[in-house]
Amino acid sequence: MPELPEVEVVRRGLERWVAGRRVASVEVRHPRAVRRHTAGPADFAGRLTGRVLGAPHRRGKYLWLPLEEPGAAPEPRDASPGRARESLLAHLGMSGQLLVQPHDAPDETHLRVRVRFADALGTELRFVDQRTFGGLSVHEADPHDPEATPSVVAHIARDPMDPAFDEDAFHLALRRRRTTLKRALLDQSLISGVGNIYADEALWRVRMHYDRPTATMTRPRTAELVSAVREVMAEALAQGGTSFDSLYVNVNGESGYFDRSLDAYGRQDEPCRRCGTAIRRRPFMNRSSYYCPACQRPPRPSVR
DNA sequence: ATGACCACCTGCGAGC
DNA sequence: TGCTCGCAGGTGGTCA
Repeated sequence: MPELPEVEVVRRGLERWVAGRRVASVEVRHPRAVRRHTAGPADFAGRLTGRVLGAPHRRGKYLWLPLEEPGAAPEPRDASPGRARESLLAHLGMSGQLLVQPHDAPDETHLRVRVRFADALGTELRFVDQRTFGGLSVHEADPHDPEATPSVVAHIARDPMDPAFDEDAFHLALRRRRTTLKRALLDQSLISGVGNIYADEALWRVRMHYDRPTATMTRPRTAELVSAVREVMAEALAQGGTSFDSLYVNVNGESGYFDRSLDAYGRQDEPCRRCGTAIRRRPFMNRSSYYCPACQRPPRPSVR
């Protein structure tokens, strides 16, 4: 369940149902699901076993849970310098799910990793992923970082819901780049958390064409765009995210219903909710862009 | 250094 | 019925 709102729904589920629990055992049922853990599945399981999962954090579409020492107070403020902290990192890819399931729930077809806990709550954490583009891994983090951000997340920009998101820097990056608006929105090193759905939705809201050169953006237009991204994501989050099918669910297996509120994505040939013109679908980077040809005028060819 | 493409997977619906 | 094709909420590595 890929974009920021869907990942945030999962983060909140983990915070409620998983944080503070001690890992009793880890079963890796498909090594590909743990491929980003370069030391291998056995090392992955070994690093988790006996540790307490801390409060989950998220940046863009990545989420992670700091690993606390057995018996240690969560997030100790006097972490001894030099002693690296570790976090369990998760990315859901295109089809990943993190589910909290009763022990006796039948194994899902694409169950990849199972985490059992040393408590009597009767539930376990499962990573289920049909296409295995997502995965889990354990990484070291800066011992002074209270969020224990894994070092491999460093290249991911702050997301627009993050108070530390720097709109000015984002605008300057757009001006500097020789690319187009939607490519930039999907570039997780410029702004994170935006995927194909919310890029199209935000562009529709501000009536901008996906192929507009980023260098033509003015400060007010960038501000408008970022606001639209924030608004569409906040609305989606309030509805539990977007799901067209059972692949995109929260930790309890429930779907969000923002798909009913989509204005552009997936609405090929349906009338634009603003002007009635048929929404168009165009191939774009091996996927699709949906837009209103009347509201979102293509950039003038002379502009470069 | 920056930008564009393609591979990595599995499953589903449409069309023949 | 069953095949092939196109398509799917993402992200790297690689090439120019």
